[in-house]
Amino acid sequence: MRRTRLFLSTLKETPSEAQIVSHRLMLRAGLVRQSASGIYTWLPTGLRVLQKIAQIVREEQDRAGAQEVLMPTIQSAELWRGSGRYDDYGKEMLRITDRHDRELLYGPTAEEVITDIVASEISSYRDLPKNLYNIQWKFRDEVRPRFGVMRGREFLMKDNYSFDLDKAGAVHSYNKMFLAYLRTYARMGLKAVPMAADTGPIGGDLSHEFIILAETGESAVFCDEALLALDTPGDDIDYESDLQGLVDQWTAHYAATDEKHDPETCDVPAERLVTARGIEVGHIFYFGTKYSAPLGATVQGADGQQITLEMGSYGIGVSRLVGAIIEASHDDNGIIWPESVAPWTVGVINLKVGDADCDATCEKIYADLQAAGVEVLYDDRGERAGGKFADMDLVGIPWQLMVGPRGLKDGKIEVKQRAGGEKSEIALNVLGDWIAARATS
RNA sequence: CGGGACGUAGCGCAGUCUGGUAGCGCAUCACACUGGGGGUGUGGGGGUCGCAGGUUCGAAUCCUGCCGUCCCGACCA
Repeated sequence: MRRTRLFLSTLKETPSEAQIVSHRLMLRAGLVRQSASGIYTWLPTGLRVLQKIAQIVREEQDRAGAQEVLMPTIQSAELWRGSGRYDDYGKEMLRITDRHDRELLYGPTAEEVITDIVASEISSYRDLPKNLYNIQWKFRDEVRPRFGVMRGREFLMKDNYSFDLDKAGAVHSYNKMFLAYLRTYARMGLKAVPMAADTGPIGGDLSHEFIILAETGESAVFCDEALLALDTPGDDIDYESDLQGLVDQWTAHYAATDEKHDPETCDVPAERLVTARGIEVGHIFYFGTKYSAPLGATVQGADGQQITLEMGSYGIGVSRLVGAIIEASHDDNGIIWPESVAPWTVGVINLKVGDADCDATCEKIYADLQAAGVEVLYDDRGERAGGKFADMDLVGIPWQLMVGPRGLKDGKIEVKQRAGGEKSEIALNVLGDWIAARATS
């Protein structure tokens, strides 16, 4: 993408409503603009990041055997009356009336919709298990939206739902998601801590929150340092094998948020107890027949009897992750994206627009990077001497190539890595290798 | 939902107390000079001062109501 064509406006000063660092940087780097309280427009750069995060989530869901669907944002009140939640959910649910006075709602979650679909479409035990997910906008009318996209009212969530014949099957489905979540966060450069959790209004008796560590996180987190040293499952993980041992490795260690942490009863030795701050970015539940029973989600078993399905649900706050990653990875100059979610991998900076050598070299590098499939932002604006560098840093481009007359005289350009800020020179005649390395990584 | 604050150009702010028809920095536009880390100079453009009433010869400024936004607490992907 050429900078001159990109819709991007960065801010030198911080809008006064933004209090936390991720919100400030998202506004300053031109990722989002607020439309109403807790509701945001995603601008091109921010949308690229959001979509990259969604894609990682999608790949790990698919790998773990879940299938993608897309459910509506607007749901019928009738469906929610069926589960008894229409009256229970409270003011967080945005209720809508259409022209025929039918009651609708903007979905805060989708247990009812998916259970209704499964109830009507699946009738044999032979069609189970199933795990369906979607990545869809949700709306929860929070009393007090804040922290930008970290606690918006409208947010993008990956939510999925597993359907099994019995509890053992449901726990296996739960374990798949548990491990898939660890992989998902790790791919975004995040350290995630799974933590036993209350099940809240969704109900059930097995639940974990996934908290990622960030200095500016909302809540304090206490855990055994052994937990942080565990290896994330590799991409060769066999999700059909017995996963319980693997999951137990993670759940065996102590982990608690400040509400639950009690120094009196915590049995972790002081020297191993890690105190950090964290942000909740995922939550998984096993809740049995809480929805399948009232909504009639049953199948016929081998013996001819009807079996009520055992269910679980699993959520990842996709839009929240954008803010969470920034909280976990930034410096005074701006965002430091992990390469896996960066809006562009490489930035090309033309230090002297109008200089024939600089222009031609930049155009060639830009074309070569594109041909190699490397996502590149080419700063071809040529305005102030400093502003363009600053934008690359603010927006968090992982690799920055600086092309100027001084270096070209010696056949060199400068390479800067955003994380750490190391600079080095690279000769033009070996730049092809450098590009090839970016293409394969 | 309880407590607090704010709303003046895209962003950050001054002006409000003490009423006289709007200003500063950044951004933006033009030109020139520049170019190796938030350029320099000169000259421009942009605001029914959140909205609606009221008081007054005159309201950004005083009064009333409404709307919006943020912060602290109780609640959450």
